[in-house]
Amino acid sequence: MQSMLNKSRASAKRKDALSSTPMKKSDITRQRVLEVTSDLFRRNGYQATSMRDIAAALGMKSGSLYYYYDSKEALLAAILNDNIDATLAGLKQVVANLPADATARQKFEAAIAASVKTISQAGDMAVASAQTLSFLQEPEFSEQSEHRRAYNQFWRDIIIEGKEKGEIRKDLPDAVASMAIVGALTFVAEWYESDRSSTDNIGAIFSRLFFDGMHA
Amino acid sequence: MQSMLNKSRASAKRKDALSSTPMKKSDITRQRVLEVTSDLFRRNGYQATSMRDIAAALGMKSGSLYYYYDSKEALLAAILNDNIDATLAGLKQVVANLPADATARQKFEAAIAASVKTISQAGDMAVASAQTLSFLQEPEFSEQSEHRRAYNQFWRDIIIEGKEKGEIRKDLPDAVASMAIVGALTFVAEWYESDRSSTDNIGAIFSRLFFDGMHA
DNA sequence: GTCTATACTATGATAGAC
DNA sequence: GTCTATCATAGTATAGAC
Repeated sequence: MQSMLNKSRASAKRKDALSSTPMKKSDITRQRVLEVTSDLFRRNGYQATSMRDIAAALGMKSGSLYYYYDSKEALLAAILNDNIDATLAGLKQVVANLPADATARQKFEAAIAASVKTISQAGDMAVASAQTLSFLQEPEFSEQSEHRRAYNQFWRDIIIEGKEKGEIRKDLPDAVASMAIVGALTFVAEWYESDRSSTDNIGAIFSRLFFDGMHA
Repeated sequence: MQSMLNKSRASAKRKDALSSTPMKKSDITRQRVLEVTSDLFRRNGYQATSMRDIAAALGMKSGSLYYYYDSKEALLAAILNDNIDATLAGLKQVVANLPADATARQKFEAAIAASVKTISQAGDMAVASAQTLSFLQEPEFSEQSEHRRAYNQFWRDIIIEGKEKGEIRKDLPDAVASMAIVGALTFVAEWYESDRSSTDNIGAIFSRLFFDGMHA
Protein backbone atom coordinates (compact mmCIF):
# COMPACT_ATOMS: atom_id res chain seq x y z
CA MET A 1 0.00 0.00 0.00
CA GLN A 2 2.14 2.80 -1.30
CA SER A 3 1.00 6.18 -0.16
CA MET A 4 -0.24 8.65 -2.72
CA LEU A 5 2.55 10.99 -1.94
CA ASN A 6 5.01 8.38 -2.92
CA LYS A 7 7.40 9.98 -5.30
CA SER A 8 9.16 6.80 -6.18
CA ARG A 9 12.31 8.40 -7.36
CA ALA A 10 14.45 6.88 -4.70
CA SER A 11 17.33 4.88 -6.03
CA ALA A 12 16.39 5.58 -9.60
CA LYS A 13 19.06 5.43 -12.21
CA ARG A 14 20.24 8.93 -11.53
CA LYS A 15 19.60 11.30 -8.72
CA ASP A 16 18.18 14.16 -10.75
CA ALA A 17 17.61 17.56 -9.20
CA LEU A 18 14.37 17.08 -7.40
CA SER A 19 11.54 17.05 -9.92
CA SER A 20 12.33 19.83 -12.34
CA THR A 21 10.30 18.47 -15.25
CA PRO A 22 7.30 16.82 -13.59
CA MET A 23 6.57 13.63 -15.52
CA LYS A 24 8.32 12.13 -18.45
CA LYS A 25 7.14 8.84 -19.84
CA SER A 26 10.04 7.01 -18.28
CA ASP A 27 9.01 8.31 -14.88
CA ILE A 28 5.55 6.90 -15.32
CA THR A 29 6.93 3.56 -16.31
CA ARG A 30 9.48 3.60 -13.53
CA GLN A 31 6.63 4.08 -11.13
CA ARG A 32 4.78 1.14 -12.62
CA VAL A 33 7.88 -1.00 -12.42
CA LEU A 34 8.15 -0.22 -8.75
CA GLU A 35 4.53 -0.99 -7.99
CA VAL A 36 4.49 -4.28 -9.82
CA THR A 37 7.81 -5.34 -8.35
CA SER A 38 6.72 -4.44 -4.87
CA ASP A 39 3.67 -6.56 -5.31
CA LEU A 40 5.65 -9.55 -6.54
CA PHE A 41 8.26 -9.29 -3.81
CA ARG A 42 5.58 -9.12 -1.21
CA ARG A 43 3.65 -12.06 -2.57
CA ASN A 44 6.44 -14.40 -3.57
CA GLY A 45 9.46 -13.10 -1.75
CA TYR A 46 12.52 -11.34 -3.04
CA GLN A 47 14.47 -14.41 -3.92
CA ALA A 48 11.71 -16.32 -5.60
CA THR A 49 11.00 -13.39 -7.86
CA SER A 50 13.24 -13.24 -10.89
CA MET A 51 13.89 -10.26 -13.08
CA ARG A 52 12.18 -12.21 -15.83
CA ASP A 53 9.11 -12.62 -13.64
CA ILE A 54 8.98 -8.91 -13.04
CA ALA A 55 9.46 -8.12 -16.69
CA ALA A 56 6.74 -10.55 -17.69
CA ALA A 57 4.30 -9.01 -15.24
CA LEU A 58 5.06 -5.67 -16.81
CA GLY A 59 4.75 -6.94 -20.35
CA MET A 60 8.36 -6.35 -21.18
CA LYS A 61 11.59 -8.30 -21.41
CA SER A 62 14.04 -8.65 -18.58
CA GLY A 63 16.72 -6.64 -20.31
CA SER A 64 14.43 -3.63 -20.49
CA LEU A 65 14.18 -3.43 -16.73
CA TYR A 66 17.76 -2.31 -16.57
CA TYR A 67 16.83 0.85 -18.38
CA TYR A 68 15.01 1.86 -15.21
CA TYR A 69 16.99 0.29 -12.44
CA ASP A 70 20.58 -0.77 -12.29
CA SER A 71 19.98 -4.05 -10.55
CA LYS A 72 17.52 -6.20 -8.72
CA GLU A 73 18.99 -4.96 -5.50
CA ALA A 74 18.45 -1.35 -6.54
CA LEU A 75 14.84 -2.25 -7.17
CA LEU A 76 14.51 -3.60 -3.66
CA ALA A 77 16.23 -0.59 -2.16
CA ALA A 78 13.90 1.74 -4.03
CA ILE A 79 10.88 -0.07 -2.68
CA LEU A 80 12.21 -0.06 0.85
CA ASN A 81 13.14 3.59 0.73
CA ASP A 82 9.85 4.61 -0.79
CA ASN A 83 7.99 2.78 1.92
CA ILE A 84 9.98 4.47 4.62
CA ASP A 85 9.46 7.86 3.07
CA ALA A 86 5.75 7.32 2.55
CA THR A 87 5.29 6.05 6.08
CA LEU A 88 7.18 8.99 7.50
CA ALA A 89 5.23 11.49 5.42
CA GLY A 90 2.00 9.93 6.60
CA LEU A 91 3.08 10.12 10.23
CA LYS A 92 4.09 13.74 9.93
CA GLN A 93 0.75 14.56 8.44
CA VAL A 94 -1.16 12.82 11.19
CA VAL A 95 0.76 14.70 13.83
CA ALA A 96 0.39 17.98 11.95
CA ASN A 97 -3.36 17.54 11.87
CA LEU A 98 -3.51 17.45 15.65
CA PRO A 99 -4.69 20.60 17.45
CA ALA A 100 -1.91 23.06 18.13
CA ASP A 101 -2.09 22.51 21.87
CA ALA A 102 -1.78 18.74 21.64
CA THR A 103 0.40 17.17 24.30
CA ALA A 104 3.47 15.16 23.44
CA ARG A 105 1.61 12.11 24.61
CA GLN A 106 -1.21 12.78 22.22
CA LYS A 107 1.22 13.19 19.37
CA PHE A 108 2.91 10.02 20.36
CA GLU A 109 -0.34 8.11 20.51
CA ALA A 110 -1.49 9.42 17.17
CA ALA A 111 1.81 8.57 15.55
CA ILE A 112 1.90 5.09 17.03
CA ALA A 113 -1.64 4.40 15.91
CA ALA A 114 -0.94 5.57 12.38
CA SER A 115 2.29 3.68 12.29
CA VAL A 116 0.81 0.39 13.37
CA LYS A 117 -1.95 0.78 10.87
CA THR A 118 0.38 1.51 7.99
CA ILE A 119 2.83 -1.21 8.86
CA SER A 120 0.25 -3.91 9.34
CA GLN A 121 -1.92 -2.98 6.42
CA ALA A 122 -0.60 -4.61 3.31
CA GLY A 123 2.31 -6.00 5.25
CA ASP A 124 4.18 -2.86 4.52
CA MET A 125 7.90 -3.30 4.69
CA ALA A 126 8.22 0.25 6.02
CA VAL A 127 11.39 0.18 8.01
CA ALA A 128 12.05 -3.36 7.05
CA SER A 129 15.14 -5.06 8.23
CA ALA A 130 17.07 -6.00 5.21
CA GLN A 131 20.15 -5.19 7.14
CA THR A 132 20.63 -8.01 9.53
CA LEU A 133 21.44 -10.43 6.80
CA SER A 134 23.57 -7.84 5.06
CA PHE A 135 20.99 -8.06 2.40
CA LEU A 136 21.71 -4.72 0.87
CA GLN A 137 25.23 -4.06 -0.24
CA GLU A 138 26.85 -0.79 -1.16
CA PRO A 139 25.81 1.62 -2.51
CA GLU A 140 22.23 0.71 -1.69
CA PHE A 141 23.10 0.15 1.92
CA SER A 142 24.31 3.66 2.62
CA GLU A 143 21.45 5.13 0.74
CA GLN A 144 18.94 3.24 2.81
CA SER A 145 20.61 4.35 5.99
CA GLU A 146 19.72 7.92 5.14
CA HIS A 147 16.05 7.16 4.83
CA ARG A 148 16.03 5.20 8.04
CA ARG A 149 17.78 7.98 9.85
CA ALA A 150 15.08 10.44 8.92
CA TYR A 151 12.44 8.03 10.11
CA ASN A 152 14.15 7.45 13.42
CA GLN A 153 14.62 11.15 13.91
CA PHE A 154 10.89 11.66 13.77
CA TRP A 155 10.41 9.54 16.85
CA ARG A 156 13.35 11.06 18.57
CA ASP A 157 11.94 14.51 18.03
CA ILE A 158 8.68 13.57 19.67
CA ILE A 159 10.54 12.34 22.71
CA ILE A 160 12.69 15.44 22.85
CA GLU A 161 9.62 17.60 22.65
CA GLY A 162 8.02 15.58 25.41
CA LYS A 163 11.05 16.21 27.58
CA GLU A 164 10.88 19.92 26.95
CA LYS A 165 7.23 19.97 27.88
CA GLY A 166 7.97 18.02 31.02
CA GLU A 167 5.86 15.07 29.95
CA ILE A 168 8.74 12.67 29.48
CA ARG A 169 11.45 12.04 32.03
CA LYS A 170 14.61 13.86 31.16
CA ASP A 171 16.90 10.98 32.04
CA LEU A 172 15.51 8.86 29.23
CA PRO A 173 18.09 8.67 26.43
CA ASP A 174 16.04 9.59 23.39
CA ALA A 175 18.36 7.89 20.94
CA VAL A 176 17.92 4.50 22.57
CA ALA A 177 14.25 4.92 23.33
CA SER A 178 13.43 5.86 19.76
CA MET A 179 15.20 2.76 18.56
CA ALA A 180 13.16 0.62 20.91
CA ILE A 181 10.00 2.13 19.51
CA VAL A 182 11.04 1.75 15.92
CA GLY A 183 12.10 -1.81 16.58
CA ALA A 184 8.81 -2.72 18.17
CA LEU A 185 6.89 -1.08 15.34
CA THR A 186 8.94 -2.69 12.61
CA PHE A 187 8.44 -6.05 14.14
CA VAL A 188 4.68 -5.68 13.97
CA ALA A 189 4.90 -6.42 10.27
CA GLU A 190 6.22 -9.85 11.15
CA TRP A 191 3.58 -11.06 13.54
CA TYR A 192 0.46 -9.11 12.79
CA GLU A 193 -2.46 -11.16 11.54
CA SER A 194 -5.45 -9.20 10.44
CA ASP A 195 -7.88 -11.41 12.30
CA ARG A 196 -6.30 -11.34 15.72
CA SER A 197 -6.38 -7.90 17.14
CA SER A 198 -7.36 -4.68 15.45
CA THR A 199 -4.59 -2.26 14.61
CA ASP A 200 -6.27 0.30 16.85
CA ASN A 201 -5.95 -2.05 19.77
CA ILE A 202 -2.32 -2.74 19.12
CA GLY A 203 -1.61 0.94 18.79
CA ALA A 204 -3.27 1.71 22.08
CA ILE A 205 -1.42 -1.08 23.83
CA PHE A 206 1.89 0.11 22.46
CA SER A 207 1.26 3.71 23.41
CA ARG A 208 0.35 2.79 26.92
CA LEU A 209 3.27 0.37 27.20
CA PHE A 210 5.87 2.88 26.10
CA PHE A 211 4.42 5.76 28.04
CA ASP A 212 3.34 4.14 31.26
CA GLY A 213 5.33 0.92 31.26
CA MET A 214 4.33 -2.54 32.32
CA HIS A 215 4.42 -2.02 36.06
CA ALA A 216 1.28 -2.54 38.10
CA MET B 1 29.10 -16.32 18.72
CA GLN B 2 27.43 -19.66 18.80
CA SER B 3 26.74 -20.88 22.25
CA MET B 4 28.49 -23.97 23.47
CA LEU B 5 25.24 -25.74 23.90
CA ASN B 6 24.50 -25.24 20.28
CA LYS B 7 23.46 -28.58 18.96
CA SER B 8 23.37 -27.50 15.37
CA ARG B 9 21.12 -30.21 14.20
CA ALA B 10 18.35 -27.89 13.18
CA SER B 11 17.35 -28.23 9.57
CA ALA B 12 19.84 -30.95 8.97
CA LYS B 13 19.14 -33.39 6.25
CA ARG B 14 16.82 -35.47 8.30
CA LYS B 15 15.21 -34.98 11.63
CA ASP B 16 16.71 -37.93 13.38
CA ALA B 17 15.43 -39.04 16.73
CA LEU B 18 17.19 -36.66 19.04
CA SER B 19 20.82 -37.70 19.34
CA SER B 20 20.79 -41.46 19.73
CA THR B 21 24.39 -42.01 18.65
CA PRO B 22 26.24 -38.99 20.01
CA MET B 23 28.78 -37.95 17.42
CA LYS B 24 29.40 -39.38 14.04
CA LYS B 25 31.99 -37.86 11.80
CA SER B 26 29.36 -36.27 9.64
CA ASP B 27 27.95 -34.49 12.67
CA ILE B 28 31.29 -32.93 13.37
CA THR B 29 31.59 -31.76 9.82
CA ARG B 30 28.04 -30.51 9.77
CA GLN B 31 28.88 -28.37 12.73
CA ARG B 32 31.93 -27.01 10.99
CA VAL B 33 29.89 -26.25 7.90
CA LEU B 34 27.50 -24.26 9.99
CA GLU B 35 30.17 -22.26 11.76
CA VAL B 36 32.06 -21.39 8.63
CA THR B 37 28.89 -20.52 6.76
CA SER B 38 27.63 -18.39 9.59
CA ASP B 39 30.88 -16.49 9.54
CA LEU B 40 30.73 -15.91 5.80
CA PHE B 41 27.11 -14.84 5.81
CA ARG B 42 27.80 -12.40 8.57
CA ARG B 43 30.85 -10.94 6.95
CA ASN B 44 29.78 -10.80 3.32
CA GLY B 45 26.04 -11.17 3.42
CA TYR B 46 23.85 -14.05 2.43
CA GLN B 47 23.55 -13.15 -1.19
CA ALA B 48 27.16 -12.33 -1.80
CA THR B 49 28.18 -15.69 -0.41
CA SER B 50 27.99 -18.50 -2.92
CA MET B 51 27.87 -22.18 -2.17
CA ARG B 52 31.22 -22.42 -3.90
CA ASP B 53 32.61 -19.79 -1.53
CA ILE B 54 31.42 -21.77 1.43
CA ALA B 55 32.79 -25.00 0.07
CA ALA B 56 36.13 -23.39 -0.66
CA ALA B 57 36.37 -22.03 2.87
CA LEU B 58 35.74 -25.55 4.10
CA GLY B 59 38.21 -27.15 1.74
CA MET B 60 35.58 -29.09 -0.11
CA LYS B 61 33.62 -28.85 -3.32
CA SER B 62 30.25 -27.21 -3.61
CA GLY B 63 28.46 -30.44 -4.38
CA SER B 64 29.64 -31.89 -1.09
CA LEU B 65 27.70 -29.31 0.86
CA TYR B 66 24.51 -30.97 -0.24
CA TYR B 67 25.44 -34.04 1.65
CA TYR B 68 24.93 -32.00 4.81
CA TYR B 69 22.25 -29.51 3.89
CA ASP B 70 19.59 -29.64 1.27
CA SER B 71 20.02 -26.11 0.06
CA LYS B 72 21.57 -22.76 0.71
CA GLU B 73 18.32 -21.68 2.26
CA ALA B 74 18.36 -24.66 4.62
CA LEU B 75 21.82 -23.56 5.64
CA LEU B 76 20.55 -20.12 6.48
CA ALA B 77 17.58 -21.49 8.35
CA ALA B 78 19.82 -23.75 10.41
CA ILE B 79 22.00 -20.82 11.39
CA LEU B 80 19.04 -18.66 12.29
CA ASN B 81 17.38 -21.39 14.29
CA ASP B 82 20.56 -22.27 16.10
CA ASN B 83 21.07 -18.68 17.06
CA ILE B 84 17.56 -18.39 18.39
CA ASP B 85 17.93 -21.58 20.37
CA ALA B 86 21.29 -20.63 21.75
CA THR B 87 20.07 -17.19 22.74
CA LEU B 88 17.03 -18.63 24.41
CA ALA B 89 19.05 -21.23 26.27
CA GLY B 90 21.37 -18.51 27.50
CA LEU B 91 18.49 -16.40 28.71
CA LYS B 92 16.91 -19.27 30.56
CA GLN B 93 20.17 -19.98 32.27
CA VAL B 94 20.64 -16.39 33.34
CA VAL B 95 17.17 -16.32 34.82
CA ALA B 96 17.64 -19.70 36.46
CA ASN B 97 20.77 -18.45 38.16
CA LEU B 98 18.85 -15.73 39.91
CA PRO B 99 17.95 -16.24 43.59
CA ALA B 100 14.72 -18.12 44.10
CA ASP B 101 12.99 -15.10 45.53
CA ALA B 102 13.85 -12.86 42.62
CA THR B 103 11.08 -10.51 41.58
CA ALA B 104 9.63 -10.58 38.09
CA ARG B 105 11.27 -7.25 37.51
CA GLN B 106 14.65 -8.63 38.42
CA LYS B 107 14.17 -11.53 36.08
CA PHE B 108 13.10 -9.18 33.37
CA GLU B 109 16.11 -6.95 33.88
CA ALA B 110 18.50 -9.87 33.90
CA ALA B 111 17.01 -11.30 30.74
CA ILE B 112 17.01 -7.98 28.94
CA ALA B 113 20.64 -7.38 29.88
CA ALA B 114 21.70 -10.81 28.70
CA SER B 115 19.67 -10.47 25.56
CA VAL B 116 21.11 -7.13 24.57
CA LYS B 117 24.58 -8.43 25.19
CA THR B 118 24.10 -11.55 23.10
CA ILE B 119 22.39 -9.77 20.27
CA SER B 120 24.88 -6.95 20.00
CA GLN B 121 27.96 -9.05 20.49
CA ALA B 122 29.01 -10.53 17.21
CA GLY B 123 26.02 -8.99 15.50
CA ASP B 124 24.10 -12.05 16.34
CA MET B 125 21.18 -12.63 14.07
CA ALA B 126 19.27 -14.14 16.94
CA VAL B 127 15.66 -13.52 16.13
CA ALA B 128 16.59 -11.93 12.88
CA SER B 129 13.99 -10.74 10.55
CA ALA B 130 14.30 -12.82 7.51
CA GLN B 131 10.58 -12.87 7.36
CA THR B 132 9.62 -9.45 6.18
CA LEU B 133 11.10 -10.02 2.79
CA SER B 134 9.65 -13.51 2.65
CA PHE B 135 13.21 -14.57 2.65
CA LEU B 136 12.60 -18.04 3.89
CA GLN B 137 10.25 -20.20 1.91
CA GLU B 138 8.64 -23.44 2.92
CA PRO B 139 9.55 -25.70 4.54
CA GLU B 140 12.19 -23.57 6.23
CA PHE B 141 9.69 -20.88 7.01
CA SER B 142 7.44 -23.03 9.15
CA GLU B 143 10.36 -24.57 10.88
CA GLN B 144 11.72 -21.19 11.84
CA SER B 145 8.37 -20.12 13.17
CA GLU B 146 8.59 -22.84 15.76
CA HIS B 147 11.89 -21.62 17.09
CA ARG B 148 10.68 -18.05 17.18
CA ARG B 149 7.56 -19.06 19.01
CA ALA B 150 9.56 -20.65 21.78
CA TYR B 151 11.65 -17.53 22.08
CA ASN B 152 8.63 -15.27 22.25
CA GLN B 153 7.03 -17.50 24.81
CA PHE B 154 9.95 -16.98 27.13
CA TRP B 155 9.19 -13.28 27.34
CA ARG B 156 5.52 -13.84 27.57
CA ASP B 157 6.01 -16.16 30.52
CA ILE B 158 7.96 -13.53 32.38
CA ILE B 159 5.15 -11.07 31.90
CA ILE B 160 2.56 -13.58 32.96
CA GLU B 161 4.53 -14.36 36.07
CA GLY B 162 4.81 -10.66 36.80
CA LYS B 163 1.08 -10.36 36.57
CA GLU B 164 0.56 -13.21 38.97
CA LYS B 165 2.96 -11.64 41.43
CA GLY B 166 1.16 -8.35 41.11
CA GLU B 167 4.20 -6.59 39.70
CA ILE B 168 2.80 -6.09 36.24
CA ARG B 169 -0.58 -4.59 35.46
CA LYS B 170 -3.12 -7.22 34.62
CA ASP B 171 -4.65 -5.27 31.78
CA LEU B 172 -1.46 -5.50 29.76
CA PRO B 173 -1.94 -8.01 26.93
CA ASP B 174 1.12 -10.20 27.31
CA ALA B 175 1.06 -11.40 23.71
CA VAL B 176 1.39 -7.90 22.33
CA ALA B 177 3.79 -6.68 24.98
CA SER B 178 6.15 -9.59 24.46
CA MET B 179 6.20 -8.82 20.76
CA ALA B 180 7.10 -5.24 21.45
CA ILE B 181 9.99 -6.38 23.60
CA VAL B 182 11.23 -8.93 21.12
CA GLY B 183 10.96 -6.38 18.34
CA ALA B 184 12.94 -3.79 20.23
CA LEU B 185 15.59 -6.37 21.13
CA THR B 186 15.86 -7.76 17.63
CA PHE B 187 16.30 -4.31 16.26
CA VAL B 188 19.30 -3.69 18.48
CA ALA B 189 21.35 -5.84 16.14
CA GLU B 190 20.73 -3.32 13.42
CA TRP B 191 21.80 -0.14 15.11
CA TYR B 192 24.20 -1.14 17.84
CA GLU B 193 27.72 0.13 17.43
CA SER B 194 30.19 -1.12 19.97
CA ASP B 195 31.69 2.29 20.57
CA ARG B 196 28.53 4.22 21.31
CA SER B 197 26.91 2.91 24.42
CA SER B 198 27.77 -0.13 26.44
CA THR B 199 25.43 -3.07 26.24
CA ASP B 200 24.86 -2.77 29.96
CA ASN B 201 23.64 0.74 29.48
CA ILE B 202 21.28 -0.21 26.73
CA GLY B 203 19.92 -3.07 28.76
CA ALA B 204 19.26 -0.84 31.73
CA ILE B 205 17.57 1.76 29.56
CA PHE B 206 15.38 -0.88 27.97
CA SER B 207 14.40 -2.42 31.28
CA ARG B 208 13.44 0.89 32.72
CA LEU B 209 11.61 1.92 29.57
CA PHE B 210 9.49 -1.19 29.40
CA PHE B 211 8.81 -1.35 33.11
CA ASP B 212 8.35 2.27 34.04
CA GLY B 213 7.61 3.87 30.70
CA MET B 214 8.74 7.17 29.30
CA HIS B 215 6.48 9.42 31.34
CA ALA B 216 7.96 12.03 33.64
C1' DG C 1 29.30 -43.37 4.83
C1' DT C 2 31.76 -39.26 2.85
C1' DC C 3 33.08 -36.59 -0.73
C1' DT C 4 34.37 -35.34 -5.87
C1' DA C 5 33.61 -34.48 -10.74
C1' DT C 6 30.70 -32.91 -13.82
C1' DA C 7 26.95 -31.21 -15.94
C1' DC C 8 22.29 -29.00 -16.13
C1' DT C 9 19.29 -25.09 -15.66
C1' DA C 10 17.99 -20.57 -14.29
C1' DT C 11 19.51 -16.26 -13.03
C1' DG C 12 21.30 -11.33 -13.01
C1' DA C 13 23.41 -8.62 -16.04
C1' DT C 14 25.44 -6.40 -20.58
C1' DA C 15 25.82 -4.73 -25.44
C1' DG C 16 23.99 -3.47 -29.47
C1' DA C 17 20.22 -3.53 -32.99
C1' DC C 18 15.86 -1.47 -33.85
C1' DG D 1 12.67 2.97 -24.85
C1' DT D 2 12.49 -1.76 -25.85
C1' DC D 3 14.08 -6.22 -27.63
C1' DT D 4 17.34 -9.78 -28.85
C1' DA D 5 21.03 -12.10 -28.19
C1' DT D 6 24.69 -13.52 -25.17
C1' DC D 7 27.56 -14.24 -20.97
C1' DA D 8 29.20 -15.46 -16.53
C1' DT D 9 27.85 -17.35 -12.52
C1' DA D 10 24.69 -19.20 -9.36
C1' DG D 11 22.22 -23.14 -7.08
C1' DT D 12 21.56 -27.76 -7.58
C1' DA D 13 21.35 -32.91 -8.99
C1' DT D 14 23.67 -37.07 -9.65
C1' DA D 15 26.89 -40.83 -10.68
C1' DG D 16 30.37 -42.76 -8.88
C1' DA D 17 35.17 -42.72 -6.58
C1' DC D 18 37.25 -43.68 -2.21
